[in-house]
Amino acid sequence: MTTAKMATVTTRGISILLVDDHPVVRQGYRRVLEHQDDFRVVAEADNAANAYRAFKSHAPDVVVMDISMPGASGLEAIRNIRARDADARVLVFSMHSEAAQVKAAFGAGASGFVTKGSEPAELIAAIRSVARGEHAMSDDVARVLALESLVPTKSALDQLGEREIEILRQFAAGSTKEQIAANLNLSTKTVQNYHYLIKAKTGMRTDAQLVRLAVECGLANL
Amino acid sequence: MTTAKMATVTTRGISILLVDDHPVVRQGYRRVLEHQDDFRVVAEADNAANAYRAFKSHAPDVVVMDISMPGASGLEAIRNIRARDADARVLVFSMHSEAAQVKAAFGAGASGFVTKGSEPAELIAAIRSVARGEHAMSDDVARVLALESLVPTKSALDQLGEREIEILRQFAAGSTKEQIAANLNLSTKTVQNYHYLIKAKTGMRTDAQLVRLAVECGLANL
DNA sequence: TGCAGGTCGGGAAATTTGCCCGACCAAACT
DNA sequence: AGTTTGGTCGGGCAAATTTCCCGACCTGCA
Repeated sequence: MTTAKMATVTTRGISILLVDDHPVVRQGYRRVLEHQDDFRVVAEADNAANAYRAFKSHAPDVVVMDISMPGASGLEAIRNIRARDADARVLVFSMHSEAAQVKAAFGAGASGFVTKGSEPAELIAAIRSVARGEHAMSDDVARVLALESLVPTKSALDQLGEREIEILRQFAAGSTKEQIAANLNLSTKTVQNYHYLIKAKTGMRTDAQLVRLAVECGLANL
Repeated sequence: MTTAKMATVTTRGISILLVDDHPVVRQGYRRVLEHQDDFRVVAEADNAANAYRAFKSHAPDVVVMDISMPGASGLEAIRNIRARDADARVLVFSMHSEAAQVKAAFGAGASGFVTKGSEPAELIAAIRSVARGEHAMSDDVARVLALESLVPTKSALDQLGEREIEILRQFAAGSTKEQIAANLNLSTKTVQNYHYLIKAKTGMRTDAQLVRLAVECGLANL
C-alpha cells in the first residue's frame, strides 16, 4: 500500500518497461537501450493490458511505449498507468508525429514523445530527460507542434468536424442519444457511431472523460 | 497554570500546516497567513499522505486543508489526523459549499469549513476560532447548511451512501468501471450495479448528467 | 478526374445495461 | 432476544448498447 517511490535512479540506473506490439522492434531497441550501462530494461509488453500489468509488478522508472497497438489504445494504457501512479513517466515512441496524436499523448499523461524515425541518441537522451521528471520530444515532433501552434488550433476539438462538435456538445449537456438524433434529424445509429468516433478521435475512453473534455474546451457550460 | 496546550499558543503564536495540491494557492495563502504576526506556517503538503506525515512531525495547532485533492480523499486525511490526535484542529478550506461535503467534512472530524470564495479576514478569523477549540464556518457555508436543515434532502447526493459517493467520484473523474472495481477491490459487476443504483437514486438518465452533478456538488474537480 | 474527408447509416459480435434477485452484516427498533 | 431496516456485495439474464467494420453520398480541391 505505502510504496515509497524514491530516487532509485541514481543507485541502480534507470529501469525501463518496453511496450511495443512488434517483438522485433522491441528486441532491437532493447539492445540499443541496454548498451547504455545506466539503463536496465526490466520488462516488456506487447499490448496495453500487459503493459499495465507489467507496470504494476515492476514499477519502472520510465515506460517506453508505442501507442499504435492493436486492440485497446496505447493512450488508454498511459491513462491507466498514470491513474495508478501519478508520478509514472511514460515516453511515447511512435511511428507518427501528427499534432493531434502528440497532444492526445501528452493529454493522457505522457512525459515525452519521440518518433521512430529519430536517432537512437535522441531516444536515449529523451529517456534520461523524462527519468529526471522533465518533458522531452524529438525535434521533428517539436517542429510539428510549433507549426501547429502558430496556425489556428484551439484545442483537441479542432480535429472534429462540425457535426461531431454539435453532437459532443449536446451529449455533454446531458442529452440522450435519442434526443440528439431527434434534434438533428438523424438515426440513433448514426449518433451512436458519432459517439464512438468522437471518443476515438479525442482519445477519450469514458463518457465522463468526454464530458470533462467538452467542459474544459468551453463546449458545454456547467 | 492548568492549561498545558493553551500555553504554547499564547507564547509562540498559532502554528499552521497548509495542505493544498495547488502550489500557487498554497503560496498565496501562506503569504496571507504569515502577514498575521501570531501565525506561523510551519509546513506544507500537497496531498493526503504528505499531510499526515507533516502533521506527525510538526504537530501544528491548526491544519488548513483543501479536501478536493487528487488521489486519496482529503476526508481520509482528516480521519487519519484525528485518529492520531483527537485534539487536532482541522479547518477545511474548500472550493465548494455543498451541504453533503460540509457534513462529510465535519463528520470526518473537521473543526471548521471555509470556502475559497471567502475574504481572507474570514479565513483568518476562522483559524483563530478553531485554534481556540471552537467550530467555525464561513457565512455562505452556514447559509447552505441552514437551508439544508430546514428543507430535507436538498443536495441529490446525501441520499447516497459512502460507497456510492466514492464510486461516483471516481467515475466522474474519468475512471473505467474496471479501474474503479480494481481500486476498491470489488467485482466489475458490483460497480455496474452501483452505477445503475446511483443513476436511479439521483434521477440522472445519462452518464453526462451524472458527471455534471458530481462536478456541481464538488465531488469531482474539473 | 480523382481523391481526400466529412456525413450518414447498416451489420454483427462483444460487451454493458437495466432490473431483478438473495446473502451478509451492523445498527436501530420492539 | 428478535426483528426490521439499510448499506454492501454480487449472480443472472434479456435487452440494449458499444465497437468496429463496411459502403454510399456529397463537396472541395489538386
